[in-house]
Amino acid sequence: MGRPPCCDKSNVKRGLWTAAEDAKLLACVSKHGVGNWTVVPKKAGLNRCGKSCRLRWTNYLRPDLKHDTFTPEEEEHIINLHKAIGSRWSLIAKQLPGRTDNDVKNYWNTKLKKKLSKIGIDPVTHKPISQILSDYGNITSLPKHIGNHFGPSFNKLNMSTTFVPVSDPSSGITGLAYTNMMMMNPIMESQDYSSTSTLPFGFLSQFQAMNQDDNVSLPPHFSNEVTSSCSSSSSPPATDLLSPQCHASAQVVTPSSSPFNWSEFLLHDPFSSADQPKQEEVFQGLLASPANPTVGNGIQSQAFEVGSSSVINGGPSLNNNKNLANDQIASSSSSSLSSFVDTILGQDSEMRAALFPELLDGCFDY
DNA sequence: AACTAGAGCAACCGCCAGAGG
DNA sequence: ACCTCTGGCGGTTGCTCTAGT
Repeated sequence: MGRPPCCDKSNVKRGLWTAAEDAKLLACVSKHGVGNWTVVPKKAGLNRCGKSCRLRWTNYLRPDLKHDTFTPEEEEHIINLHKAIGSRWSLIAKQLPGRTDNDVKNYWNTKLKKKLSKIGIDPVTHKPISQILSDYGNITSLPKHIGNHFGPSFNKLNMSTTFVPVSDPSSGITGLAYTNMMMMNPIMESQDYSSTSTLPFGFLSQFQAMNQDDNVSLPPHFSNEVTSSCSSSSSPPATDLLSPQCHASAQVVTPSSSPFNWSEFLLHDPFSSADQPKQEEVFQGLLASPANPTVGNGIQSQAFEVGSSSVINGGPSLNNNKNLANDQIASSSSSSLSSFVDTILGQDSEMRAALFPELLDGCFDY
């Protein structure tokens, strides 16, 4: 049979750790090191599960941990990494010396998500909210039968309280703010970078090269899109992601001139399973890429330790890769911006009028 | 001063892949 | 070969603190 269980789970202490327990665990780890956590409680004289000891050590007692607040640089780095790889907290934390995945996760959930929401950026997709609504319109034949077509996930939203017009005095931006986008349809998890700017790891050039090599096809929706004016194939300065200029332009909705069918696009996935070795190759290349100007303060020198399977199989990475390519294409199509923007603004106004007529009196300055 | 709601955070839960017996 | 455990991870819960009324 298998190994014996590490502890009697019904008989171990749970809940907050006391200073005495911390001291015992510290003494034990400093004496024996971190190895087999199942024996740590016994050696330390703790009535705790080994798993609990490991967590306590990893998230709190480790001597290299920082316990102060996150710096603006760290904050920006988290946002960039989340945009690139999604909620892979352990990977993100590895790029932030002294921070744990739990720290980063908590900081994201309590601060950064709200911060992005407040300025009209969807913290899940990093897209402007208006663009998400536009995408929904394309999917669901909005605005004819809004309630019926959003599906069960979207219906969870309390639209009357979730979407509100806001005006951010610090940035001068107005638009729709919302909360709880996590509850929306999972399709939103397919991330789109076409309207935001800061991409770590030098993703863009590599994906551009890949797309040229493989003729990776993208839906016309994306090739028609115009990105924010602060987009760049090289990563902009740290503050750009949240800069007023970025937000103002990010508010520009970018629908295609012809209706785009998300269902068709999702079925036609250039990164289908057959391409997984390619994805792995590319992603590993990206992780090793020295061109990562957004990572400062010595962070970029750290190796990005990532198991290939965990990155490639499922999760947001597939969509990330795909949409990073979209970003590149979109970035290169910024000519005739003004007329396009006019068209966009017209369509966006129509959409809002249909969706939120009560908000028309609010200010929406683009 | 007492109560309430929300924010922040530590810890737990449950799942998964890999490894041990 | 099979079963079970470990270690790691992301998601969630619940406790504590604080600000507002």
